[in-house]
Amino acid sequence: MSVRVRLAPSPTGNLHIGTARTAVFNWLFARNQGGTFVLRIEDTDRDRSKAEFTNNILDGLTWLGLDWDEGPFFQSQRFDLYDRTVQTLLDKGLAYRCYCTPEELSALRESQKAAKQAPRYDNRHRNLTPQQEADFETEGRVPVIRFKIDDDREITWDDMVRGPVKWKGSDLGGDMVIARAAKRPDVGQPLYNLAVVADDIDMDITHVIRGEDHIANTAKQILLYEALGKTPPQFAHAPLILNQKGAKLSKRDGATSVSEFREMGYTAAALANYMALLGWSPPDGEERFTLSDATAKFSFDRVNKAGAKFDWDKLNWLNSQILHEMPIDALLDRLIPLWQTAGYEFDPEGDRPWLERITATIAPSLTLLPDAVDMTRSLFAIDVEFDDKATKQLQGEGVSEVLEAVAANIDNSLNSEDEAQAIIKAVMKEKDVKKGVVMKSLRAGLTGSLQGPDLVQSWLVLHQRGLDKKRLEKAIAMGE
RNA sequence: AGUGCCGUAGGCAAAUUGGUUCAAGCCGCUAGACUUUCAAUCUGGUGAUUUGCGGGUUCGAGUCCCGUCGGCACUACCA
Repeated sequence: MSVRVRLAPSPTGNLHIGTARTAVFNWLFARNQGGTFVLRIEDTDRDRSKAEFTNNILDGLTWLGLDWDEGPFFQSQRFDLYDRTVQTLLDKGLAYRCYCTPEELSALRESQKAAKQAPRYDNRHRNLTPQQEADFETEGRVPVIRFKIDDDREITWDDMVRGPVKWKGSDLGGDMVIARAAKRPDVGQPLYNLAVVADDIDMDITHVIRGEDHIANTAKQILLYEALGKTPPQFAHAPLILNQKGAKLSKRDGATSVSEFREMGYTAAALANYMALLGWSPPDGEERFTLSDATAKFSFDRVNKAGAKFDWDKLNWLNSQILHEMPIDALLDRLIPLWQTAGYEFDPEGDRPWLERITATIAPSLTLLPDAVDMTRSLFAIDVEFDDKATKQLQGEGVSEVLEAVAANIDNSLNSEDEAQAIIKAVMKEKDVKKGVVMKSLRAGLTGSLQGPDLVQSWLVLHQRGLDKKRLEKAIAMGE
């Protein structure tokens, strides 16, 4: 049977980094096995599910290059299946109606907590007589449906990441609710564990790959498979993503959703690469790769059991590497919208060659895409502002003369690095000054700052817009 | 409270899956080179007194067992 995996996010928030990492593992495994990757949106909780989140999830996956083969399917459109499944369980006597009120249940939990016991349902309504049920109903109580979980059951499976896993029925918290309250004969809205199993069976899922936080659910779900007479799929539980302190990653840790990373200026390639590294290591030790490169090397043998701490430094490094190696053309396409947002004036079409020159100049210095905004500010500006250090430099002795000499040498043919260097050399000779003096003064006069991207390139960029002479004139005035 | 998992340098993490006295590599940090500067890049350095701690099994343990401490996760009419 061919491999079929699924990603089953619930649209109660933006695409979470943890979900995205799960998606990466599912995708890698599916592609490695020549299998099918199914996308299923788990929106059975109608109050919390929102269309905007679904869109965010779909966009995020697409952006990361995690294409799915089937779906997206929506659980909210599949209630018939779940109803039938619940009814089957009821008919088989493996599930029953429980009339406990929420108050009763929370009181039970409170008392257990007070007695320092693990919270669990005590199965008190498992064997109600028809008369008792009728009495509850006349009382106005509306029942949920619970699936029986025997305390002495032992559940085992061979996890692709953790090896053999054993679980006791008694540690599953008692009979579990599989459908929300509803008046009989209705069965109510299905709950997570039931819907998952019904769908995974219906969609012929062969491998369930998800986060470690689902491990207890797996035990429950295996019981459901059994009750429905089906063979459970293979399971793989990936380690959680932790923050620097070792706790589950949360909003306080900077960013938790893929869209936030995207807005911060990370590339999809870097984020995808980094997520694959969170809990998995390639056999050849090569840490930089594209997702498609990794498909051939991926296996759950090399997925770690320990949680993976999120390392911003490494993500940043990965992002800078990808930006440095990106073709100028492609990089420029990403920079244009950022520059436009910043209010820089240029013609994206007509100024293309000029923009490419700017891009090439700053490319080696980028870590995040938006870094390009600050770095190019003085290149786009019509006027130049001199900061304190630049001002001081310009007021230094002989600086004005040097700049005047440079300005005098600038002609319209200045178009290459060699020509610019030639001018610099000529001025050095003419004024008998060191190269450093010329360069430093030129930098101050041209860009208004003492540091920034390559000066000669910057100069050429400014020259193409006819800005160099004007700026030098202003700089010379500063020194007088 | 119970159950489960994890614990290798500041971070990620490798170790033919018990086998030799080098416990990889990457990030970070750091020095130098290059450069007008910052960054990038290149070269070198820094890192575990040894694998949380204490026992045990074994000819031999980071790798197995027991205990202990610590961290995390899960125990919803959320997913």
